[in-house]
Amino acid sequence: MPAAVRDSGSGGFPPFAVTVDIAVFTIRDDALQILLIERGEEPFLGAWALPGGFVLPDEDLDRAADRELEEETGVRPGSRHLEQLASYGDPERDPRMRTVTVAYWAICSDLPVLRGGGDATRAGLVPVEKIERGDIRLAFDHERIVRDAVERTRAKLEYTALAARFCPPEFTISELRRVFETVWNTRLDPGNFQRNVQNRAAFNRQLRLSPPTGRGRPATLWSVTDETGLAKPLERPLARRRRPNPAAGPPDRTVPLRKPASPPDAPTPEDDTAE
Amino acid sequence: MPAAVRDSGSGGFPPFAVTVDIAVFTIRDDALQILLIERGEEPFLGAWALPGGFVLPDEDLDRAADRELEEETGVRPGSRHLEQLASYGDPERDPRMRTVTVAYWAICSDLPVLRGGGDATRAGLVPVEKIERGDIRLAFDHERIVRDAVERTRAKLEYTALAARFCPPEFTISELRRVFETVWNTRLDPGNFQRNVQNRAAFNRQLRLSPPTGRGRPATLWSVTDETGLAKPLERPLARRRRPNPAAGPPDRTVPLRKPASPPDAPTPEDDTAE
DNA sequence: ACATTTCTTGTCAATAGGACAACATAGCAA
DNA sequence: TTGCTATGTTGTCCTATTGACAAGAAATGT
Repeated sequence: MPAAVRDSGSGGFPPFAVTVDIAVFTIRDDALQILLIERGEEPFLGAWALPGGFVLPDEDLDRAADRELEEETGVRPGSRHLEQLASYGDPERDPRMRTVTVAYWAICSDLPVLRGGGDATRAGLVPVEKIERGDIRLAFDHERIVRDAVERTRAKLEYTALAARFCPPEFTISELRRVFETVWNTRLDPGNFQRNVQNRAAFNRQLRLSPPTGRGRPATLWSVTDETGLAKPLERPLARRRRPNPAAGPPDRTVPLRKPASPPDAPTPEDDTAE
Repeated sequence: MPAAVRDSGSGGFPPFAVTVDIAVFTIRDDALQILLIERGEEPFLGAWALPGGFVLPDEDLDRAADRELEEETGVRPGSRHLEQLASYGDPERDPRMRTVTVAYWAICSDLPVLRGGGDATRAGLVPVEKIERGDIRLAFDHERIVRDAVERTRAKLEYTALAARFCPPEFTISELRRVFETVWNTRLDPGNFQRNVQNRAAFNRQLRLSPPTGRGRPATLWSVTDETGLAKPLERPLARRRRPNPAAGPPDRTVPLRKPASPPDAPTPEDDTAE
């Protein structure tokens, strides 16, 4: 029976709609945030959803994700990381038709202007913590996708240099450490982290110093050694503590990082927008 | 423009055929081998391809992969590992129509009877080394999928207990070590590997001893602690050498492992079948 | 009995990582 | 100017892990 289906030739196959959905992460206000779009139509009218859309008839999957990310965020391809996550094809995932979505995830160091898709949809950044707590209801199976994407992001920080993608091209070790602390929701020893970064060939010490932040000693600027090999495995992973960390827990920040002011053109969805 | 496409409602989306393709790995004759199907029709008539087929209209992706694997191999779900790998959707990947395939990869400890899809197709095991060398030409973009699946398999051995999926439910540490050596194509120190397995909570020492193999001291049997958590990350990875191993290189085996005789019902494709 | 093979344990040095101290260098306040 | 505080940076100590390798244990074959 399935052999007959498989061999039915160019006609007679079950038609699917294929979409890409992208989980775009950034760090803002000392929190890991994800870009969401407010839906302007049924189903899930008014609910928040991942940016995405149909794959065009002559388009590769990667190119479709690239295009959607460009449309939604306008970030230049050089300053971000985008890779495939997984595909989701539950028959009930879209009540309108049979769809399969190829989910992608991305890291952006900064989201310039959050414009919607051009129509009435709004875009905004949401702390992933709200989604993990269930405070925000997402359309379709997007909560599942977001959870998988967050897990993938946390895992990839361990064995790649992708954490640097959350930072500007030149960054201090403290900024990089705060990326790990924010994404992993933990505390890292500054001295040990310093030693770790210095010992990885993936990171390069620069000569310049960071602009003074107003407090404390200025820091040396660092950059990644191989801009194109950020996603390749490190020679040795940066261990995430699995055993309970005595000094763990969410780091409390009293001082904002660089670029402290959020641009006013980035509306942030509040709790009342969901539900 | 794309917003209009995205919002076109239940009609008017570009129709895709969605398939699943599965890279099934096993170890036979001290080599990592993959299950392939000989195509019985155009395109790529006579070429080897991954087993797979269309996703049915009311079928989840995982279920489709499950069904195809069951049809092609007949292995019971308890003694294998199956998980999604990635999706491939190059517009030119199938000359007949626009397809997206959701690739899966699987580990089977033993493939009982290799039956084809029911029609004239044949099935067989091929050493992945032949594919990596380019000795065997695969249909569609299946060579790329196989390479990605092999890389995923090698990586997952590092930080999960999935290597045990290549073994029977109870195995000796030497058998497990030979799995690593075969998949990674390297040599591991028996003493150090022994210590590593003993120190991981994922593995359990059994009381019985292995049946004597004819040579050497009998070995203690081991099993996995959590049968369902094989794919979960180990508390500490089993490091694969990235630096050049002085004693590395393909291990030369003079003595076959357990179950040395291949069943005669498993035809093995030779070099002349390709090209 | 002895060699051979394989399993298993032990030893030693090198390295990596966590806890933590100490020093360096900035702004700021008295 | 002189602290004081905050942060960056280096160093120290201890422990755990790992690689290289030796040695013992338990089987078979000559």
